[in-house]
Amino acid sequence: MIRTVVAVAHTSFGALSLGVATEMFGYDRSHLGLPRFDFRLAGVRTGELRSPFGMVLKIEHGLEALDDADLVLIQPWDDDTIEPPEALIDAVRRAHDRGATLMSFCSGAWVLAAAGLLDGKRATTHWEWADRLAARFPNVTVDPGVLYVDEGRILTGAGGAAGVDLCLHLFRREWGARIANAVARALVVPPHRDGGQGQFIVSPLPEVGDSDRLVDVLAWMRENLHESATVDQLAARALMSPRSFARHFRAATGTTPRAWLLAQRLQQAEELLESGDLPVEEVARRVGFGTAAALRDQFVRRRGVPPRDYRRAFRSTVSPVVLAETG
DNA sequence: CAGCAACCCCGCCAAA
DNA sequence: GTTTTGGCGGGGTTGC
Repeated sequence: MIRTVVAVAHTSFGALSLGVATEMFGYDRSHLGLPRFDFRLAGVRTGELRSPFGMVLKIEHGLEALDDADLVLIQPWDDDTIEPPEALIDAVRRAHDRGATLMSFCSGAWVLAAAGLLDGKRATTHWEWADRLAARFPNVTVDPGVLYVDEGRILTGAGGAAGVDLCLHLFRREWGARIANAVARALVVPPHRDGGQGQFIVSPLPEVGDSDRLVDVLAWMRENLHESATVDQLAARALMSPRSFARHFRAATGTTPRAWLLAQRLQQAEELLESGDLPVEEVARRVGFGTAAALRDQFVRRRGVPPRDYRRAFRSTVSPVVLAETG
């Protein structure tokens, strides 16, 4: 149960990460089905923090605020030549021992690592920090090529806008795909970027011009998930050789045709499971799995639970308002 | 749940 | 010289 959320800023603050935190947990989005969070901003000490651009942040809560937090948002750490203060490390460890969930943005992973909470775990951080983090904390498996890593009660996000993806992932995990999608729609961002998607996406939106062919095929794929088109067929549809299609596809989406299709299928399956009473067999058929077993297999692998459990967990919590697709 | 056939994907390389 | 293309090999994954 996540109700009390505390963001921890350090010796400076980044407007983007802090903005993501306030946007996601500060505003009342109970009309979308989220709980109303008790959101607070804490610091190592109270008082003023300055960003490099003249913004001034007034910190009203000290680290004691972490002691009743269900979710702690670790803001980026500023300087890898400075060790996080003992008081901060203690507070973070206490929160973890108490059962709170900890989430780091960008270089905030440094604080979690310094507290020893990432030992033996996978984690990510901003790609510019990945080498330093891995060198300083050899017990941490640093993966700079993903948007976020979910280790249960500890989640680490990559840099910059990946904080958005991390939060949407948490919403999806805790409250289901429909609510996460509704929040994404409210923020006018794409509903779901898979955690494993690389940070180095050359061009998120394919450039116009000669890749129109690819754009058309992507649209077709999205609308025809139930068609089990092979890469060869898709390439033919795009008027390219399979090899070139694969390359253009990766440049445009950051992933491969099969992985992309699978992610889309699972996402759509989630929505059908949450919002309808269709038998799992029928859900599988509609989103392009030949058999329910195939859907179940992938569902367990990527989401950790079988479709039936997923449906049981999320269907009852959804408020039926809100989600008119015209939104 | 294992096994298998089909398919995918990426590095490599030569050609355009 | 640089960039793009497309065919190939074969290790990996998926579907049934």
